[in-house]
Amino acid sequence: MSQHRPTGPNGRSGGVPALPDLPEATVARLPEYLRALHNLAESGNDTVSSEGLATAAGVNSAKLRKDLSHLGSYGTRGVGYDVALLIDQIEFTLGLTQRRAVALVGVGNLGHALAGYAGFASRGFRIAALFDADQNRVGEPINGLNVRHISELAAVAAAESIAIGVIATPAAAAQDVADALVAAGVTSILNFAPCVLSVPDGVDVRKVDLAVELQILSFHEHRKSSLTALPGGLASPNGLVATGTEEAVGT
Amino acid sequence: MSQHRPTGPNGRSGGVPALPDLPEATVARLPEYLRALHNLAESGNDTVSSEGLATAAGVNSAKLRKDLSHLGSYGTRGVGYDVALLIDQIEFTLGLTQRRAVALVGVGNLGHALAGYAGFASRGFRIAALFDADQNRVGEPINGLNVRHISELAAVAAAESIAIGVIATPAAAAQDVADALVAAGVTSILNFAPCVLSVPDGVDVRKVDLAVELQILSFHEHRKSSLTALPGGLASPNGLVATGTEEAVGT
DNA sequence: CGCGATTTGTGCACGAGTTCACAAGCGCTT
DNA sequence: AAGCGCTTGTGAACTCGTGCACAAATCGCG
Repeated sequence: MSQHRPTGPNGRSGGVPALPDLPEATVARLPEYLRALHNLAESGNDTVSSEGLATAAGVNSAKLRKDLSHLGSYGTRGVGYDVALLIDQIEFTLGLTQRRAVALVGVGNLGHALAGYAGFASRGFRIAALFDADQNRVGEPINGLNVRHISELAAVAAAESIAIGVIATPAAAAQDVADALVAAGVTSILNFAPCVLSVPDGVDVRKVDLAVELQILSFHEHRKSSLTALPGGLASPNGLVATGTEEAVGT
Repeated sequence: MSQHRPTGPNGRSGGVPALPDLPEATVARLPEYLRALHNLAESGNDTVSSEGLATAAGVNSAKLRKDLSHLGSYGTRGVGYDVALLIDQIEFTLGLTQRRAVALVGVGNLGHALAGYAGFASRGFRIAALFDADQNRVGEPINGLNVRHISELAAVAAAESIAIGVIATPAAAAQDVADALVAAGVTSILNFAPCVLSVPDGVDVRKVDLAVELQILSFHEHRKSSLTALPGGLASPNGLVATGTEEAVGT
């Protein structure tokens, strides 16, 4: 997904351990902790134990403690973590102290929804510009922004200091869009198109494929329903045999 | 994310290892292989080498071969894999031989887009029903389906043999919806709401949080910008491919 | 009919990530 | 001020996933 630097020439450690090469798995969980912490703060909690935060975030408490320890944690033994302090810590680590500008390319079905998704705004991001290749859509106002033509990408990206791009186009157009984004100075891409992007080193790509998620669930469904019929032993000759209409789930 | 059975009472191994307990990481990649294979098939390829398929899917060829070997692969040494056969194999493994019915709950901003997302239909799923708690939306036609009130969920799920549910509601409502889905016999849930769901054993939950993806990218952005004044040059270990206009990275 | 080119399947070593279990540290109580 | 209960931080074992490297197998060709 994202290529990261192999050797971490550890950044100078001053008073605060600035960027101590977090494990990728930890990074992926930090946003979840952050969300849980915001909830706790709103509920009036000043401190929280690792156990409490762990359940709120849906993880194991040992894992949480190790994760937090990686960023030079500020917990107090016998007490727990200061919620407000931890929020600041994590937001700093994730680079959310500044509100980051995002360019969204492709305002079709999905892109339209993303443009209006409140979750981005409330969690540190600002959709700074919308782009599409379809001239018919250019000018269309969405959520207070006018759709621009993709040819304007470079100019707008520079003007707005956009470093993150979101691709919500059909797969066929995605690679071209990615190239354009990179050329415009974007160094992080969130790709919703079902295809593999190739980008230069130094550019991070994360992919979200909605159908893939369902397919993974389908696998588990398939396994579950096959297990119910296991004792009898289904003799599947060559593996290609269709499973008929066994569903057998909830009745 | 998804709780799976700890002990795999391995199905009797007859001609084909029916469900030989695939590693979760492998399962997560199979859909990607499948997509790549469909592309290849459309391009008129009859066979493909592990190397070719691996690049098309954006992974390492050794990893791909190991993944395929787990499902009792049908490759031919010296030649490669038969594309059509492999498609059948993977679709069978993922349980996609039947078109699975999906219930979508929450037709707000995001849910509306998901309801119209063509990617679901084209990749093995059928959105069988739309639900919302807002009476004002009930009856609204979306993409050929009428929105129903959530109270009808159990009845419809039973009638349509729905085993997979998608939650696209605000976080505050998500747990209640999850409970309702489980009560209606749903055993797999795809959750777009930014919150942790608790479900009984045997129910699989996968979560997609769009803001989290951006926050992870933000972390890398943050790190990159802090590293600009770094001493050493950056070596690329394996790297994916570097195509198109490389530029704008380090500058 | 045998040989070489090619590609799969996999044993093995390595690295990343997870979990356990416990010592160290903190505050509250007495 | 000392003890006690609670919680963090972390060393160490372990599991899981990855990547290399090579033997086994197949096809095409001479």
